[in-house]
Amino acid sequence: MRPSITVSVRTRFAPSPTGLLHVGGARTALFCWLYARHCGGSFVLRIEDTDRERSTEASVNAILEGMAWLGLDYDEGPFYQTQRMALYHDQIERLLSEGKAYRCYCTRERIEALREEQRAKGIKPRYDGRCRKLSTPPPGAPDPVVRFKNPREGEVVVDDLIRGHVVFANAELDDLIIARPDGTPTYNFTVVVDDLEMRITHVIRGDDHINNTPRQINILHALGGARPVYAHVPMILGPDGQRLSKRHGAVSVLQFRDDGFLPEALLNYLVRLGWSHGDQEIFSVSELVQLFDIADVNKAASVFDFDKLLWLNQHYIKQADATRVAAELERHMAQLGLDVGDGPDLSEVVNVQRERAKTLVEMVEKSAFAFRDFDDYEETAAKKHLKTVALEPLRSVRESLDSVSEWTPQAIHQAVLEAAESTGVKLGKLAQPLRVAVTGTAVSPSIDQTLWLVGKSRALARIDAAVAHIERAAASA
RNA sequence: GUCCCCAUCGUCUAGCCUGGCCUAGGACACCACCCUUUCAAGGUGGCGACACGGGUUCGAAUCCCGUUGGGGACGCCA
Repeated sequence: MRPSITVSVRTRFAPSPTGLLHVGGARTALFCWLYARHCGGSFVLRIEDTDRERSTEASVNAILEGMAWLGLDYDEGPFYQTQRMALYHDQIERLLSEGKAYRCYCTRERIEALREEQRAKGIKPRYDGRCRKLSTPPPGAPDPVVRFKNPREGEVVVDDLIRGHVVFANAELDDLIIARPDGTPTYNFTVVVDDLEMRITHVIRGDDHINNTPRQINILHALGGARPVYAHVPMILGPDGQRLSKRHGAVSVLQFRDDGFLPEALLNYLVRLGWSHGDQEIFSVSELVQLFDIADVNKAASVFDFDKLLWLNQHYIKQADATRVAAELERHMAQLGLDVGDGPDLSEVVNVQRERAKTLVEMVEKSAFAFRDFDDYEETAAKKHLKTVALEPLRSVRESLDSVSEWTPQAIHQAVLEAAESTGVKLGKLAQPLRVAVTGTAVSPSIDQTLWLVGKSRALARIDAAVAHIERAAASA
């Protein structure tokens, strides 16, 4: 008996470094990564930077940083296509010498005019193959491009893991350019050479590439390679049903980080866009690795729902380890100009605020009162709560708070309760003025926790200030 | 225009392959109520969809055809 050879799965993510890592690309990368991990295979990262005009190092870094933040680690790469030029040249020469590709001397002007004409006639713009049978270059011709000799008849059948059975007529295709006049190869060619050379078994990529697939398969055959399995992932759209772009707001993965999202929340959100496992909404990464299968991905495009992402983010903020969230919080503290050393321990802030914030940025904003004094009371809050009736309760609570020796939420709670009792007001009548006094606003965590975060000396000083504020207002009235 | 693809609540989706268990389930959002020292969080309930039209069938969200709508591709970009 022959031992069965198990070919291990190899997937790749192949972004072009012409911009940021946006959520669409990130989801594609996630699917590639998950599938490789699920199958115990390898995940390869390849940077498609053959367009030197538009590729930038900054984009490469943004992609790498984005993937690192999401935890999408790769087993091989990053490989840069610009460093593999010799490989492409060899293959182009080979196709040329085997008569599977040819030099084309048509000018851009002619091609453009041709396209124009075809469009006017209502047919698909395609190269007409004029140089296909040329044996010698026409006199005075410009440097030629190299075109692939695409089959004119027959069809290409793709059994896509997501789309199913898709058929393309070769007659719909044309002889695409695989090398520019300067010899540099183009996308459709480098992809095929690389996927072949890197022994990629599963090409998982965006839906916008489905029409490139038959061309690539034809090139692949010409090169004598074996086909990988294809899976075309549907697009992510904006709320208006149009392809997601900057004008829809945050689309860059790193922007989400800066806006206070946890990577696990983005990951969880992204994976549920087009994929599901029954009614389950919350998935840990290890669960995903176990459950994910590319064949379970939907065919239809989906709309990015920011609200659901917010919900997931809060879910993860609520259940994450406080010290870990605290560490993440630091960067946002700095961003808002708050001094971490000038207030309570950040993990205490997390514990108090995690049910009140959908993002880390929001959490920091809502906790600013614990790190620095505010300039003014919020007008409506002061008008409503800092009135003469509050004077007595505030003085009373100041006194009982002053006598608290151990500044804990429990002790503070007791002190506030006592003050309310001794002045004969309901807790609400005391808590709200106190809240405004201490935070400047009518909204904050429970009053004992709020006071606790503020700290004793600051709290007392702020109550004094509020009392003075009320007295001043009464005197001028 | 040509080719390719898609179509279940506002949104993400389950169900579709292998018709009956679907008077279509879950989640986000929204609304109401409960809890409550504010805001949240939590709890309970509500609103809300098989794009349309034809078939096939005893029976269709599920299979077939068409229509409509949407997306993608048609680069010396990737």
